[in-house]
Formats: sequence, structure tokens, C-alpha cells
Amino acid sequence: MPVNKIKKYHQIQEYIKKRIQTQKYPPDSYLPSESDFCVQFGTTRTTVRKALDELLKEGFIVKEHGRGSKVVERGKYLGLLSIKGFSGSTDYKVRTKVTVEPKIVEWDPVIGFPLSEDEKSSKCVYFQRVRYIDDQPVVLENNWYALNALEPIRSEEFVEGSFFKTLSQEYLIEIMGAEQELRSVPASRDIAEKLGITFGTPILHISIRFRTSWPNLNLYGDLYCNTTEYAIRNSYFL
Amino acid sequence: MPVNKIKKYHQIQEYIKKRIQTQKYPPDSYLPSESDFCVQFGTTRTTVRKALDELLKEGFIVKEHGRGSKVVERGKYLGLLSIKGFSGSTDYKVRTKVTVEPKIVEWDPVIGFPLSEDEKSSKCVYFQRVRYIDDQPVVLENNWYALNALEPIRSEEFVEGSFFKTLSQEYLIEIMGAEQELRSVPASRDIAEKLGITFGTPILHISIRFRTSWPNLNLYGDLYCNTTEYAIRNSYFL
DNA sequence: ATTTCCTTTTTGTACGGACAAGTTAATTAA
DNA sequence: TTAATTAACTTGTCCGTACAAAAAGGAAAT
Repeated sequence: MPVNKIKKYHQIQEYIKKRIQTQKYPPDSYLPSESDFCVQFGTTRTTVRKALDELLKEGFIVKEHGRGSKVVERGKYLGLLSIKGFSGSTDYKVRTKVTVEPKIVEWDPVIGFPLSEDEKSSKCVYFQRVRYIDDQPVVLENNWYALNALEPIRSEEFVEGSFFKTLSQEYLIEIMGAEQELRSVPASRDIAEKLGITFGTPILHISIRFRTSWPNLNLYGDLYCNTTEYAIRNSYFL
Repeated sequence: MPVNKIKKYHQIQEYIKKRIQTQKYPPDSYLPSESDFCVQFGTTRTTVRKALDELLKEGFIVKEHGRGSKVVERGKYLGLLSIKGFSGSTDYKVRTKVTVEPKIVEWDPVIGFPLSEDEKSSKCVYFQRVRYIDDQPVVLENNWYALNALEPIRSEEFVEGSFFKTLSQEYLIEIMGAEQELRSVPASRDIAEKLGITFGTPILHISIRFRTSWPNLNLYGDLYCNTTEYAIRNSYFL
């Protein structure tokens, strides 16, 4: 029979992760040194380093030889697609407007992924946002998630206006991965109007499923991007 | 002054990587056990495991508790965009036709990335391919790389018809990362003809720069994808 | 023939120690 | 004051050991 013993390095890893998520270890600050953690948890550097290595792989920290382990600003959405110059840049004024407040609805068949039985048995929470760059609407974003997995969150409660930051800091939910499908399609009348473009203009349609650290919680997204001015960009390394 | 000492784990890592790239350790086979490597390299499991951990992170192997370390089929292009059902699937007949043989030309200004001085000072190698799915042309692909970084390779010499496999197995060049820009654009007359679609149809335009393990070698790509039948898909995990 | 048990092999976790290498800040020498 | 040196601290590499946990295969019992 499986024993499922608790692993010491995993406990330390989760402890530090929680402190990061709740801003006890704020972004850009340095964690206590490895030997500090050794004393704190009554263990050896081998085990502490294993925990830190895991957090490094998960993207919570970066290590600097001779200096320490630094907490990184979370929520770069891994290698996800982002608008050119979006993340961490001040080239453009990016603004987000919630055009449909989170509300409970039936699942929308436009979601490009098969739902689990668990999800199908539940209603879902839906909200819509529009992303503006330099006061121009560029991305129309529809979002869904299963009501039985997570309660509705009012947009005024979003931490720094970000849904993902809210999940991390308020619910300790992390994005574990994502799958996307991309298509180039002509703009429908509805979308053309919302993005202020002419009917039929080629736009980028992206369907996303985010996998989270909660096994039964997936986030579904349906994005329409006007790429005439700003391209969508992503990058991967190592 | 920096000493740049050779690291034992790195030597072992590179040794195993080379054996994988040259098929001495073929895909799906199991590597010698960790203790075998300890004897072979006169070291301890700590060091061997560090080497294997690096190969795991680089995606060359997977580890199976109680069984061993298995060599994985390389060339999934990391998290790169791939045609839906493309990688490792037999749902569709995928065929690649080289429409322009690799030849030496001047750099094309359509490349959406700034070139380094080194690259600008050299001519470049260019070739064009068309990807077919079920005998339908779906992707038109232009490729460039600097001539002073890598010689031209004739398409008949591609290992299993794959340019990336050739780089890995014949030149020991690995893809270290990539940056992409995506746009939804109307098909030009030229591209519409080559993809067998009507002029003006929305198509997905992707500009890619691949970073390789050779510091001065970048691969540039310019792709035009007809996404009406088959979506472009990608996923990220962990 | 099938199940159960045990042994062997292999990877995973953890301990404890030693020294190397990079960073920072205080101290010393010019 | 400025530059060089030193000391203290932190992460990186590596050694050697021990036991746990998972997988595989063979032996014994049913």
C-alpha cells in the first residue's frame, strides 16, 4: 500500500510559496539565506536547496550567486501570449475595463475545449473585459470558470485590477499551464463594433484553457485581438 | 579574475546529451542507471543526479521512479506553436515540400527582428517550405539564417526530412528558445495562390526568431497559416 | 495457471560535511 | 579622498552515506 509520506522539502517549498503569495516576502525582496532556513526548519542545506530549486522551476524566485534568492513579480502567465511590449513595459498605457461583471450563467458552447463531467454538472461564472492600449480597444476577452470550483469574485475586489493576482494572493491558486488555439478570422459585426474596427477585418481569435493548482478548476478564455497596430508576442526560453 | 572551472556535472550532462543527439542512446530507451554513471565517471550519485536533473529540465529525458531515466523524442520545439494534432499524432497526413531549395541570398527586410552586426555583415541562407495536411497546403514557411554562422544544407540531407533534427544530430545545435510575433492579416495574392485560398482571406502571420545553442546562430522564420480548417495550437506546463 | 511474497534494482529523500566562487561592506593602505 | 585589501556572508559544487519508495522478476504457495 502506498504510504504518501510527507516530504520535508515540499513542506518548506509550500511554506515559502505561501509567504510569497501573501506578500510576506514581497516581490524583488530577498529571501532569508539557505542557512537561515536550515535553522528555522531544523534541516540541512540539501533539503532547503531542493525546496528552493522547486520554487525556481515554478518561477517564484530567481537565485543570484553570492547574493541570495530574490522573489520575482508573479503573473507573467508563464510563456503566455501577451501584447507586444505589454509585460513590464511603460511604452504603452494599458487599461482594462470590465464590460460584463462576473455573473452566473450557463456554459457557452463557444468554449473550444471539452468540459469535464464535474464542470458540465455546474453552472459557470462569466465575465468580459476589454483591454485598451493608448485608449484604443485592442482585445476583447471572455472568461468562464465552473461555479462549483470557485465562487464569483466581484471585479472591484480584484487585487490591483488583476484577476490572476487575486487568485494567487486571495485564494492561493496558481496557474499551472495553459493550452491555446489560435485562428485568424474576419471580425463579426458585434466584435467589430466593440473593438472599433470595420466589419470583416482579420482579427486573431484565441481560445485558452488555463490549468490551475486546484485540480477541478480550469479557467476558459475566448479572446479577440485586433493585431493591425499591436502584434501579439510570446517567447520561450530554455 | 573569473576562473571558469570545469564542472563535473556539466561534463557528464554534455556527454549524455551528445550520446542522445547521435542516437547512441535512442529515443524511448533507458539510460544506464545512476550508479552505472557513478562508476563510469568516478563520482557520486549527487553529481550524476545533478547532470540528469539538467537534462530533465532541458527536455532530453524523463525520469521514472524505480525504473530509470528514459530518452524522450526530441524536437517538440519546446512550447512552440504547432498545428493542431500535429506533433506525434496520426490523425492527419502531414507532408512537407521544399518549394525553394536552400540558397544564398541577401537578407529580406520582412524579417521582423533586428539583426545583429555579425548577421548584417554576412549574407544569409534562405529556403521555403509548404506544409500540407491531408494534401491541402496549410502553412507557407520562409526560413533564413546567417551564412557565416552555418553552411547551407541541402534539403535532401535533412534527417528524416526535418531541418531541426538535422541541426541536432549532425551539428549538435539545440534550440534554446524562441520569440514570436503573431498577426492576423488578409492573404496577399501571392500567398493566397500558394495556399490555394481566395485573396483577402484572414490568415495568421507568425514571425519567429529561434535562439540556438550556438551564440551567433539565430534562425528566422516567416509563416503564413491558413487557419480555416486547422487551428494553431500550443500549450505550456509547469 | 495464478497469486503472493521476497529479493534485487533503480530512483527519491535526507543527513552532514568541505571547499569554491561570487557579492557586499568594512577596513586598511596609498 | 581614493584605491586596494580583507573579512563576512551567500550560493554553487562535490563528497560520502543511509534509508525510503517504486518497479521488475523470480520463487514459493495456492
